[in-house]
Amino acid sequence: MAGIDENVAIIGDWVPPSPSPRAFFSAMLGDDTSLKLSSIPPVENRGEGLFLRSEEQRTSGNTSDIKDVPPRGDQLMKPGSFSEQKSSSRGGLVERIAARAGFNAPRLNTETIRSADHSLNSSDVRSPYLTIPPGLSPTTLLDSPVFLSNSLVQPSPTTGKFPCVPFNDGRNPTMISEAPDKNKDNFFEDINSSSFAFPPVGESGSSFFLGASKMTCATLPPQSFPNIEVSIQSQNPHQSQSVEPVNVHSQNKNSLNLQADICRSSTARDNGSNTITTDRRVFDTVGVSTEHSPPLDEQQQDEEGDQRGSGDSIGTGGGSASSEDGYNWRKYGQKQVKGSEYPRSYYKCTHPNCQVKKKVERSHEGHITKIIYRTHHNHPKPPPNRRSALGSSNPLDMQLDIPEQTGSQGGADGDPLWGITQKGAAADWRNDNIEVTSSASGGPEYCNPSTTLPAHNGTPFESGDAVDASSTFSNDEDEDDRGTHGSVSLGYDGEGDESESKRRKIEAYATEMSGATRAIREPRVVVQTTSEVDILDDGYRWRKYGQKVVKGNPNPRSYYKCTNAGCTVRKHVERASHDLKSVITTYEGKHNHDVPAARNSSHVNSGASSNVTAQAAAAVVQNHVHRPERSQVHNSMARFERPPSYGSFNLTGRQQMGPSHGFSFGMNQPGLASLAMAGLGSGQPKMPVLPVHPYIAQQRQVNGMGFMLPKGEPKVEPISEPALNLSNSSLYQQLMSRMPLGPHM
DNA sequence: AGCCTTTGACCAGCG
DNA sequence: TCGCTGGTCAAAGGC
Repeated sequence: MAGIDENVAIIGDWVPPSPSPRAFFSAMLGDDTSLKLSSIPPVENRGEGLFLRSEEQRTSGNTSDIKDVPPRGDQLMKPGSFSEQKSSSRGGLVERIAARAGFNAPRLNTETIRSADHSLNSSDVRSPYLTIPPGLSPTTLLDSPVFLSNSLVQPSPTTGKFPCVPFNDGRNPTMISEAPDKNKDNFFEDINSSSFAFPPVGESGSSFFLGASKMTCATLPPQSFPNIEVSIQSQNPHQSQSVEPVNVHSQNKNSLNLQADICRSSTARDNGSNTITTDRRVFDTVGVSTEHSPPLDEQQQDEEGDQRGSGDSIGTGGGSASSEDGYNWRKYGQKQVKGSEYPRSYYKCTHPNCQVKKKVERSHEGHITKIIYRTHHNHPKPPPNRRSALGSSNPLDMQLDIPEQTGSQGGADGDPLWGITQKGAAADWRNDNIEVTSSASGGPEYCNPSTTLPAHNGTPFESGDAVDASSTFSNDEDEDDRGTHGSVSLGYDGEGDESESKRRKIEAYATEMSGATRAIREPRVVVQTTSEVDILDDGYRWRKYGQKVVKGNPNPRSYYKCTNAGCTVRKHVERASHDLKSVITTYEGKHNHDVPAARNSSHVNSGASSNVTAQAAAAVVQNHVHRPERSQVHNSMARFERPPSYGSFNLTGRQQMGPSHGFSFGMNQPGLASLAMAGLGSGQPKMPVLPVHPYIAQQRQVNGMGFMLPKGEPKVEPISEPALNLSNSSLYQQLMSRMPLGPHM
């Protein structure tokens, strides 16, 4: 806001302070030249030479052609770095973008672009960001004089600041092409000469993505690049593409591995009649921050979604636009952040195992001014027919949707905050394995699925495999914990061998393809307790996402989701209609983590509570059911609903140590799901009997623990294990180990 | 029925 | 310790 150039996106909160764009380019182009860029003519010269070199030049990796580029700048600007491919069919790209997308003059935010000094190699060098309007691919931006002007200092005509060009409302197709400057004409001639076909706005994001995804870095040898985080920024939801953060993954701090980008750079898919073969320059995001640019397709689709969405109608309200990038997002907050002109909305990917978040800033008119992604999706886009999945209908999308490498997430995840642990992020990106994975997601995922992605180790990395690979990284926390990525396995599925991986892949797709069947897929456990308090604090962290009065019960039902990353467990809690003191909690989902550590002292007893409640649950289970033969149960997987007279875990508790001591049912074990699947249901007389540790019995008498079984409550049948040091998880493990397990439990 | 958005409040990090 | 700030939570209502 104040004191901030309008042309510069404010992402300082995400990015460490860094040299201005001017400084950045100055360093890249040479100090003497940087200043010249402030004027159009120099822009042309530089832009032409640096950004608009012929494809041959770019692809050749030969930078000798770059004119007036000082050695240092040359190094930084080696082909692919900011080169631009010009294809024969690329004519009027910018115009087309403007025409089709109707976006306003894109703004390139280079707030944090820093010098390309060799010091960049230093591990602690912080990477600058390039904030690119969602409506433009880096290529476009780079090709665009706007980019030059904006990033290099000049007010942009597209931003309404260019003195020679009337500000365009964002819908004028000629907005950019009308740049009066002769140099620009030349500039666009170059652009026009290139082959780039933009699909109609209505086309799938993949198409768009393709166009934007092709980068020229393919032929670039590993080299040092300035770390640049390219995020998105657009002023108009109509902008068609999304962010195309180009990520040049560095092998290490001293070099960048561009192999991952090869795919991107070479990405050129034939999407029906729409073949986009534009090149894209690669920016390095290594070490910039933990927030990795979203996959190209995602980003592009995001933009496209916005565009396709409702345009201005999107407005600031609603998050529809946010969900139109092909992924489903849940808005969980909005904030007016300092230094930002517009409110910032926070979104989370609604996919169970996906930790992707994004921050979107929209103008009051609904124009997206900035989009910043965190990590990558570790799952394919949901089918377009899904509720909010407005992603491309292009079948290629699914192909392209190679799950984003989540390994990179680890970097981000290492820190709960956005883009804080840049070191971790950098490490992730530098990691060889991650490199490959990242390629599959952060970069190569943009590639044609059929494209073989060169792994860093030289092993061809097939996109198809990328899915598996990514699936192995689905658990962010695991990633975080591991700190590495090559061998991260799913936290909930044990070993990640190939078959397993494929299986998960299939499941993932099945999940995606049948969201409506989740209720069927996921087991359900109904727990009823007679307590003064709801079953909220069961040791796990829940986020209430809704409340509803359902039929048959005047009492509202609250819906909760486990907040643990990757955990799909949900529950809803409601008072029993017949007994206001009875709280019915229905758990649903698969439980893949332990009870989180207490957040604060007030939660110190959470674990105990969980223990107690879990134990109670176990006790209840035992009390209300008898143990069926394992095989028996195994074959009778069925939805577990609260039976009218039995089958529910009926506990009579008493208010104990505060609100958190109602009835808790730890769900940290996958096996718990089996509890629900164990043929328990209103129509099923049998329930599994859980052997309960003696400790549970003790709990009956431990009022202090906040749990007390009512008189006549379940008898506890001691289990063989004598160990008493049960943690909530251990207890569950015991319980679950004795529960009939489904194939995946 | 389930999930979403809205929006004020809360929390934690930081200076 | 306090205030600021960004990020998240969560109640309520809408789709």
